Amino acid sequence: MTMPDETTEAAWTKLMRAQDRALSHVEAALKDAGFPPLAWYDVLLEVERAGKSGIRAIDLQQKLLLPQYGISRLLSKIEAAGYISRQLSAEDGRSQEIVITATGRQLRRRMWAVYGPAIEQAVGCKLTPSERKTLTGLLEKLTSPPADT
Amino acid sequence: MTMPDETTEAAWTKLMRAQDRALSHVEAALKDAGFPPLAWYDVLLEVERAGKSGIRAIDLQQKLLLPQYGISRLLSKIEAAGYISRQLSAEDGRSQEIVITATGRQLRRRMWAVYGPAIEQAVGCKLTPSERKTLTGLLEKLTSPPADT
DNA sequence: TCCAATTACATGCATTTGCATTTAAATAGG
DNA sequence: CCTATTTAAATGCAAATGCATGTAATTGGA
Repeated sequence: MTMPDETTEAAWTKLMRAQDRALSHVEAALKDAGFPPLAWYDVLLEVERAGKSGIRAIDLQQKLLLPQYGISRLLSKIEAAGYISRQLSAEDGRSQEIVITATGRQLRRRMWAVYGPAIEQAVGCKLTPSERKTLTGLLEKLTSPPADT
Repeated sequence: MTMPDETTEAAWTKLMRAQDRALSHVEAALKDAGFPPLAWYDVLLEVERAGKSGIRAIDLQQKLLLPQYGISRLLSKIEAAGYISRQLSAEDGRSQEIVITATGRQLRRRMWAVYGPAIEQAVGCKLTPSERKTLTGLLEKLTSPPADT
């Protein structure tokens, strides 16, 4: 019920602005290079990491913090584009095992060639290594479970 | 062209996650309380600050970092709801002076009673005052003009 | 003064998102 | 074994968003 003081307001505002700037920069870089949105990269990375056995949609959902229908539709598009394949799970008939294709792996690698430098521009070169560590630590604290009510 | 190191990747990732968490928390708090989205608050605050003389749509656009059509439509909705009024500018026939209404002021105040505590929960109580200042300073650096190309 | 370029804002159309619901499979309880 | 509940995923529909373009007013030359 307490109201935020000025330092809290300032941190909140800067957090919103800084993230917006950084994300816009990265999304624009990908788009300019003719690539799909960042969300595709995130999916491809997780699916690639999952390896041959694949990963279930619901596990992706939790890793990527997207709503269920968001993942469902995102996977449809990426599959239609040929970068992943969905195969029914043998163990659970409701699930699907998502696996990356060869062109999917290739796309992820090519996207990284744009994504990586974009992160470097948006975040890396603005801070010293020790500042980056401090920032990461502070942001980590923010991500801790929310105090309820 | 350089690739980000681990500290940069970590800072990038945490920035995306922390902002998403904090924003989701605040938006949910507003929605739960039956209020319109945060963007309405931002508009009302700026318009209220502009006072009797009002503020032009394009100036709002720059303060809020929204696309031109976004502001245009947002203002239409807020006006339809009776919280602002748009009046043609005397000096420039293309512009409009946007002014807050009495109920608009009231709505902003009532929203703050939810928004404020939500910020406090999402940011304030997770960090000490000195941590908040450090965070704000680091985020400020990130917002500096992007290194081109 | 006249016309081209620019500026402020609105909007049609396609895509995306959010929400609620549906389908189908697995699990739990009797 | 049979039904009720839960879980994984898909989807219809309405609202929001992005993009390109349109309209009208202003500015800036020649």
